[in-house]
Amino acid sequence: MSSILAGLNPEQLEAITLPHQSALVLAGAGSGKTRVLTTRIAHLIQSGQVSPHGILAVTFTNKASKEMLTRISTMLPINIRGMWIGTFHGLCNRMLRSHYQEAGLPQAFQILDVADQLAVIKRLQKNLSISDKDMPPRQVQWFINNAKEEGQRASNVESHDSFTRKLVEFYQTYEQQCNKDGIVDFPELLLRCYELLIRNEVLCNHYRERFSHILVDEFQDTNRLQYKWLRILSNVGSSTTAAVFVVGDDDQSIYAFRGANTGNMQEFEHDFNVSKVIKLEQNYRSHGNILDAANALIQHNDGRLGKNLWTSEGSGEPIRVYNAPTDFDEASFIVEEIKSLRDEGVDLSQIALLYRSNAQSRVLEHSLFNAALPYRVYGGMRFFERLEIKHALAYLRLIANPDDDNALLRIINFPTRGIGARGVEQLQDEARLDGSSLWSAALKKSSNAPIIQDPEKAKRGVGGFVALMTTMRQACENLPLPQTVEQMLSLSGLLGYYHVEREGADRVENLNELINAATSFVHEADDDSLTTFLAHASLEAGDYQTDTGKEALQLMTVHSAKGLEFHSVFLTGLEEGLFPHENSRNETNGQEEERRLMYVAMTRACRRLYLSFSQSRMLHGQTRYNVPSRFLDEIPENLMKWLQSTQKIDVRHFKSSVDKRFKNTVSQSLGNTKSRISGSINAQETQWHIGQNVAHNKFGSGVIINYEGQGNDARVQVNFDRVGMKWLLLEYAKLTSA
DNA sequence: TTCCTTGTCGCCCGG
DNA sequence: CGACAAGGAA
Repeated sequence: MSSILAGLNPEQLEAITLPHQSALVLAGAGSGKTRVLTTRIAHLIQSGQVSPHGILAVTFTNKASKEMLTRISTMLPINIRGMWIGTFHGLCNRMLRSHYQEAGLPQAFQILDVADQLAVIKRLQKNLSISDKDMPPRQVQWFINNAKEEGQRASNVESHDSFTRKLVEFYQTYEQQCNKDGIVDFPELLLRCYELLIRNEVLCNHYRERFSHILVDEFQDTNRLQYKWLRILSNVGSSTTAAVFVVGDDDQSIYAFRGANTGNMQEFEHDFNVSKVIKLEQNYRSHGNILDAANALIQHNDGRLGKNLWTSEGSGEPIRVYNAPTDFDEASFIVEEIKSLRDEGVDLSQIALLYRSNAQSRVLEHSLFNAALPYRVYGGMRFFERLEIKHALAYLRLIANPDDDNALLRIINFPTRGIGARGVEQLQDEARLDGSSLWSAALKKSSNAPIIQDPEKAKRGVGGFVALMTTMRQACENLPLPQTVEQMLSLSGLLGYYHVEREGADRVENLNELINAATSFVHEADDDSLTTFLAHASLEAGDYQTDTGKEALQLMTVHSAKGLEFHSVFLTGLEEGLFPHENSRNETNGQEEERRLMYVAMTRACRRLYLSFSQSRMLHGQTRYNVPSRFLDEIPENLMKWLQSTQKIDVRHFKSSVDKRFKNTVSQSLGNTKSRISGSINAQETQWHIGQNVAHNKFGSGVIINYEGQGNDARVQVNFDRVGMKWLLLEYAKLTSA
């Protein structure tokens, strides 16, 4: 009678109704994994085995946890707000906020995203006079994060060579700096939380008693630290251990680069005394040919837990393969196919263009744009990572906590108010001397300064900055969050700055979108404080794209496609060096990880799958010639249908021996004048255009490479053979066509 | 101090 | 190719 259990297959049903014990569910792609997880939670609550209070469910992405919450709330009429469902990072943040004192953190501790973290590292290196040649900041970041994800503090890291010793030493210093500033990077959220549970037995027992059921999604993606966190929290081995229900697929493990360890699955079976592994192998997503191809591919991997997807549907269409001469041609081919799919009645939003790396999207976007096909690009630059948003957030952070040095450094001279590198340095010296924050130093400096009468001058310099922040804090006091954001945007001058800035319209739009983000945050969260909003901004880099839900093609990397499905999938750039990625050659089991990535990509398709590769491709600013991906050889020939190009060859795509200088400037001009198609200037009844050879009676001959302005103000940039670049006013320069 | 040009270096994935 | 830092000119 229980309606939530209707229509499940025997394996799904078994997993959902399993009694209070730890279990491992091997769930293949499209086998109803999320349904099993959410239905189990609903079933546990509905049958009275546990209250919503006693459940802890962990996912990897915000998207997945949102999905889980929505599905549960449609099954059960309960308040889902109090439930502990979220990402590892989100849940650890929640715990650390509740017990910040025990964790040794300030109440309003800030979370650093990757870019913030890199900035802190760079700043620290500068202070310590460490050259970024000796110690590349990115490598340092990688080192620190890796150590943390293994659960290691600086004192735990073994170092056998002098370079590692230097890294460890820096790790230590970095830690001290973070503690001093009250900031926490992503892996620190987990490590801090883990250490809190280890050290504080009372607290740990409190949570152990509370959570009798722990459920984990995408378990194959857990790293060592996450595994240890789960083990502590579940109190495995004791008489009161929680039932830990993990769902995963070793074939879809694609996050080894960030410490994911499939070994956790085998270890879990052992450590948690798993008596039975349930396999979900029936696929409800794809037609047979697609599954057969994916199965054939993944069989080339060793050490799999073993699983074979099958479907009760027919074999469907063959897999379409296309061999393109150039990346440009590959894109045009895709455009043509999309048009005919659209004519067949397939929704554009049901078509995905997948690629290995974000850089590949540009060529595709270009073709789609020219064909007037609407598309949406996922990933890449996220909302909260945008420069203008970062600036706005820095103002907010400084409102929340005046002593946030990192926030202060970001915006003390943005928009510019006459505080240069020199002035900042003075403040830093002052702060170091007093052992105070930069804000205190600024306050001290401005209070000693003479009072300036001129109101315009008073807005400048350190004094102006102090006055600004003081006004802003006063204005925002007791104001609801969205209004605080609004006040900050106008008072800070950010809106004004981008308003007059050329190409600033998008940024103004984004800044206004931040008010919307704050508004919806206030509606959704039960704690609507500024601090919580800031944490939210760091943890959820944000799919705050304005045109969500619009009928548009979906462009994304294979990684971000995990968990999704589409009617038709175009898997592009199947070339050696790109997919498998060349970096994977040097990584242990790199090729197997790439193959799993390929497997994930293929199994996104429900009905139609296109595989394409190109003989040449623009990469790193130069044309590269690649051979087809080895993965194509691993798919049985009888499942594939090789397509021929039906297009006329477009002369523009011929490689010509055009001067490189000229080619560069053409794309440059396109980039600078988005709305304009051609780059020509009409001045004094003479047509000048980019790329034109000209002569000047003093500078000699050259080529027009850029222009700006109109009428009397029209200027051209000319690259002269003898004297190089010059900007010239057309009215006076007396150029002649050569 | 600020803006603009030039040069260098990286270019894969998420919270 | 594009982001970003460094360096030079106003």
